[in-house]
Amino acid sequence: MIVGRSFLATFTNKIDSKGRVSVPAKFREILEAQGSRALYCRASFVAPAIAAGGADWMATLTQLVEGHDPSSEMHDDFAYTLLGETIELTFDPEGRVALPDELVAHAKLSEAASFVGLGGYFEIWEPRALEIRKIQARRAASERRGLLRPKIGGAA
Amino acid sequence: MIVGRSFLATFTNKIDSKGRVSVPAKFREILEAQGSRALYCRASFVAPAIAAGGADWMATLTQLVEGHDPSSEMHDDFAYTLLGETIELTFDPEGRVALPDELVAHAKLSEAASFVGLGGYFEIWEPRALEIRKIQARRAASERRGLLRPKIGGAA
DNA sequence: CCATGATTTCCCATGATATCCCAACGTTGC
DNA sequence: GCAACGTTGGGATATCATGGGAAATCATGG
Repeated sequence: MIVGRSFLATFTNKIDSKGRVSVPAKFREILEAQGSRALYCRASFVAPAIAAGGADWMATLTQLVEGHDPSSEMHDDFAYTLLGETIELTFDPEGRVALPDELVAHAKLSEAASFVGLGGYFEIWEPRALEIRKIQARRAASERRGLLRPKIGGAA
Repeated sequence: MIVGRSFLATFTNKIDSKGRVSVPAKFREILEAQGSRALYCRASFVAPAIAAGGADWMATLTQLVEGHDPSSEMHDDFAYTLLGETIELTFDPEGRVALPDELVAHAKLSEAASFVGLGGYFEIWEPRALEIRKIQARRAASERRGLLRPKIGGAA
């Protein structure tokens, strides 16, 4: 369950020649509210995107690891994946972060990056790839609009 | 639950002709925050790797030993293994340590070493061996993606 | 107790990288 | 139009990883 404010909407910013991007101010606000001076990032398992979040999100990752018996195989698998492959990025005074090459490659980023809020975390996409993904998601969601109607006002 | 900052991400550094490696600055920061001027190391039980940590990690090892009745066999077994086979390495002014031959042999290190953060401690691997282990870990974690999906971004 | 060789520790130099700082510009709202 | 804010750009600065020589330390045998 998401407690504080959640990451919403999509923002697109440029990536400069040094590999820096401004994290949207709206997102930075939420991160600061979590008391995290840093941004935690990892390659998405399923999408050509970077999953990112603040201290709260990192805490859930940590809990997933610690929720298993330390001597179990599953604990180690989660640890190598969720801890060993998640990096901590720090902000410059202007609110930018420098994305490491591996993550840039995974998300196929070049000139710009789109930040899409997904509640407790957000993702960083190549803008065009995100557009395509959104169109697909919209269509799929609309086919299931019956699931939304009873709960969401004016749905579908 | 981990209290202070935890070891995250993976860094790969060279081993020079004198057997020295730079411990990643991010990791050294955490060690210093623990007030440990030294690095504690031991051969991993399950992997061809070196397990390492700071004062906090060493404290947990010590507690494992002291948690048993001093007259019990278990106490001695733990003591010989956890205390008797853990060594204390000191940093040179540039933040490097010299890995002893036994540990180098155990982890089959040669030109470079990868430091993978695992929360309260980290491991030192032969870079290629770690890559293989990570791929396996990712696959295993992904098969249990049901555990991840609701919480992590782009999970599984 | 000293001499010796081997090892370790320190110190400095060097690129490469990352970080900071300052400035400019477009938007938005007053 | 002006002020505040967020984004963008680029030069200056600091930090980090790395390599190698010099000095100090240690273990050993005489």
